[in-house]
Amino acid sequence: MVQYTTARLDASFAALSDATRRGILEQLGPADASITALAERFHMTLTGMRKHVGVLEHAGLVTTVKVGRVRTCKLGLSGLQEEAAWIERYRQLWAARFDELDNVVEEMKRKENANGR
Amino acid sequence: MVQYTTARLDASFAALSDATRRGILEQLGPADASITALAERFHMTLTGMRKHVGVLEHAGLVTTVKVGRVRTCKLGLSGLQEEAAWIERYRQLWAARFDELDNVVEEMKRKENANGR
DNA sequence: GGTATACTGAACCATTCGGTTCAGTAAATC
DNA sequence: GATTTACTGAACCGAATGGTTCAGTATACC
Repeated sequence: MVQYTTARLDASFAALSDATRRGILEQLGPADASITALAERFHMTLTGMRKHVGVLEHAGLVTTVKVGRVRTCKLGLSGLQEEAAWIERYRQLWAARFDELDNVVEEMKRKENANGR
Repeated sequence: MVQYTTARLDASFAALSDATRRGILEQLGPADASITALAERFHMTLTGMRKHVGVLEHAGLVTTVKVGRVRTCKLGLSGLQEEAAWIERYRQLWAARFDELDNVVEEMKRKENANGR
């Protein structure tokens, strides 16, 4: 049972509204990374990158651990469940208003199956 | 074939990051509404509400028509397809990293079926 | 012990955001 | 034609954003 908390949705949608931060999430998909590595990858100062990571952390999308002098960033445990659920609910409202667009829902189902798991 | 445009995702995630705007979308699900009606519902000036609606319009989530002196707002045609797709892709990255959490994906499928259409 | 590395915190800056007020304009009503 | 209604645009405001620099601190390495 997923329950929406306003603050949570605010924070995570805000976190996702920046292309750099979406890029960071994709980067952390295949492998963890340090602040330095991310800063280089996105051509930004350490301080700037630290702020982005902070925003993602605050939204629960990323977690970090500092070992020695290196802070390692990895995908957070939340996994965007609430956000996906919220969007899905909106899609239902929308579908109810535009019945002729059922094929969109159909395509979602098709994709869901294509994941094959 | 859904393709991501950075600007589009920026605009719509930013639009969704505000509780009032998410509320407006839910309000417009069951029925269209005027600026005045929405402003009253959310205890805000007309000008303030007009700005929120403008943000949602810019993100393609809402469309408006002005007939006489009344501007009517309704859900936009976009229906958050790209946003759902982006999140789903992220969820796949995430799932690949945390295989033990398959049950979350299972729950998504279950919900998808529960929609019954 | 000295130096390089990785990060942090404070301060600053320009821009955007969420909201307001106030002074219009245009349409509907009496 | 006068009044009310519905919205609009400009201007303003304080707070938050996305970035920087600069001066630390703490760890790793020679």
